Amino acid sequence: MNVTIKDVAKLAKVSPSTVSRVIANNPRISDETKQVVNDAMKKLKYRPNAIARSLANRKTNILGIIIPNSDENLFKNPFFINVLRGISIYSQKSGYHIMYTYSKNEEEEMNYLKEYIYSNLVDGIILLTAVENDPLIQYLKEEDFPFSVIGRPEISEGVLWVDNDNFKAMYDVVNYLISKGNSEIGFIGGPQKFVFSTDRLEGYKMALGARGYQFKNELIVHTEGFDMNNGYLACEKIFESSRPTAIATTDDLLAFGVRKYLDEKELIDVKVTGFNNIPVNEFQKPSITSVDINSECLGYSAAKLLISKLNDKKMINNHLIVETKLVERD
Amino acid sequence: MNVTIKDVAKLAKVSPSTVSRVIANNPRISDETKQVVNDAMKKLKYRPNAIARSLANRKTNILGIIIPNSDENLFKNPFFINVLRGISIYSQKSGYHIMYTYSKNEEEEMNYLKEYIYSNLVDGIILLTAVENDPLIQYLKEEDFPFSVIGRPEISEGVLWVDNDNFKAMYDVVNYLISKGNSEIGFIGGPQKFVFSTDRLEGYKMALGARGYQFKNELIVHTEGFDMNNGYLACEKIFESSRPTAIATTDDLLAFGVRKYLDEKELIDVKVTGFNNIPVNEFQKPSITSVDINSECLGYSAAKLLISKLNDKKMINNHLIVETKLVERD
DNA sequence: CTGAAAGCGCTTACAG
DNA sequence: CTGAAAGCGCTTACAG
Repeated sequence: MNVTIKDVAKLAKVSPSTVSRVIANNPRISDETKQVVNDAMKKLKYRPNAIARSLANRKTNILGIIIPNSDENLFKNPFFINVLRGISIYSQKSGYHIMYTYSKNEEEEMNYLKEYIYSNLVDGIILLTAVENDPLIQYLKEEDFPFSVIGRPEISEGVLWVDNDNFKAMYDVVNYLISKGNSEIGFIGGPQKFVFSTDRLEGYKMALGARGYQFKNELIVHTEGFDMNNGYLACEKIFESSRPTAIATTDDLLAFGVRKYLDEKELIDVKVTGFNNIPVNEFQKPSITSVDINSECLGYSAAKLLISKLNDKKMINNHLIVETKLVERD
Repeated sequence: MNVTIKDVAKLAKVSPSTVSRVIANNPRISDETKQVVNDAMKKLKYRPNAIARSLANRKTNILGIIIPNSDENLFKNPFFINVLRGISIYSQKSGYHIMYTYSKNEEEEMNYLKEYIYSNLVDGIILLTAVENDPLIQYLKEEDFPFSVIGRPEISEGVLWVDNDNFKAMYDVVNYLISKGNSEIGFIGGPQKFVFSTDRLEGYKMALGARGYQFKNELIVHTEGFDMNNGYLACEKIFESSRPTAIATTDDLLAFGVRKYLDEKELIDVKVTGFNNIPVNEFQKPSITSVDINSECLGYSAAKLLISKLNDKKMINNHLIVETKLVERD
């Protein structure tokens, strides 16, 4: 049997209520009794039962993470592990536990969301992506359940979100490529359902426009996913009709695929850029210029926003923008 | 207010006990009442409160994962995300939720372990690595708290564990390298505190021995971590004194570092092998031969063992061996 | 400053 | 086959 608050009360010769108040550090308890109770707790190695507390408090101090439905490949994208780490670091610091759920498809995703909400297991939910017309976001809003999102939602009113400035990040990339003498620049983006895909595409178009170049549809390809093969195929498609001197992609793994294509066809001079700045970029030949999106900070901030809300903290903004950094390489 | 079992009872005109029995699918309840109660639950959109159930049942159906203390780099190793996925898939299938905890150092790691145990939050714990003289394993054994480990523990008696046959896997790698005409083969392993590091080293030595070669200490280096830089430096060290024609590493990221060194020094003919078979291997030049350790299956199996135990299933073995596969490349 | 009592939302042994 | 009651281990409004 585990030791309970009653055992402590007995040993300390006080009531369970008093023990409870000592645990909660209630200021109305005298220092004396605090001492006695604390001693008793130590002696008995007492640890409060989290479940019982949760039931009485009607809050669990648990956050739920919905890992998006997707092919294996998305899940394997290093982005996620970094986000999970960031979430974990802030949450732990604030006394929250984290639960995650991996979904195979959108239906499962929604089911897990509902389970989280209605089982009273979690106090709040963090979504790891925002897609077009996101059904999860809609549902959470309707239910008025606390949540935050990584990725700017289409309709951001009343939702807590954190994101990079994806428009600006891609704008900078393209600007950089132009400054290196490229004007024919291909764009390979992930699935359009992700809001950031569109944002990055806009950045691409605007950067070209600002220098007086018109974007060309045949230089723009959206892939079905984020793995290397997608990048390879997209690149192939572009070169069927065009001869860009540089390709801007929205993901390092896409960039790897592009590189593979370029190497095979010996298109040595074509520059390629990625996004996320995963460590292996540095070890590629040539090494790959990429945008560091600081995924850990995205996770950290998403947890921060959500927990602030749960604790009724005043917030200036309903969102946080995480800085990106263009890491130039070969 | 959320709807509770009482609301359902009222609507169905039965007692809360009966509703509870319907939820638990107790066979003694008549089909009629089952019907009525189920209808009432649907009408009210009733969902049992997981916390209250946990308290009454004295089990939470939550598993806790301790992500090992380590530098960022270990955590970023794709191994972990795959393991997390495997754990998640089996657990969800079996009605378990998953909680994880990220620790910065061994002390924090132990604290989180204790918190998991004593807070009654989780029914069991999964450890993601086994190290020499593992304090977590010892503690869990002493407390007789249910757990499973990924990685064979030094003392495996009475502990549930799952692992690859690391000895055999490395044996096969070295054998393969020998068959390709190499006899001077370097070994770059991760930190020796990991049991698998030692196992793989043994496989290396035995494979050499079986072909009549004596291993040489100057060809063996253990790194401090698993990132590319560690691989680079280890390789440098080996080449200070020797001229191996192949290097067997215990991690793909180490292999990348080795490749970088070899490229810089234009040691073109030296073969390099890795472990884990992460997707980018295929896109390296030359592509990297690696051992697929099936990390997802490791996670899946660890969850399976633990959950079997929690459900008092009879088990034939206290461990599971997950097959590896040597993926030969350039 | 402290205690007795009720309550959080379930489960289950006991009785019928 | 079903219900009333006690219990899981906490918290907290109320009373003193």
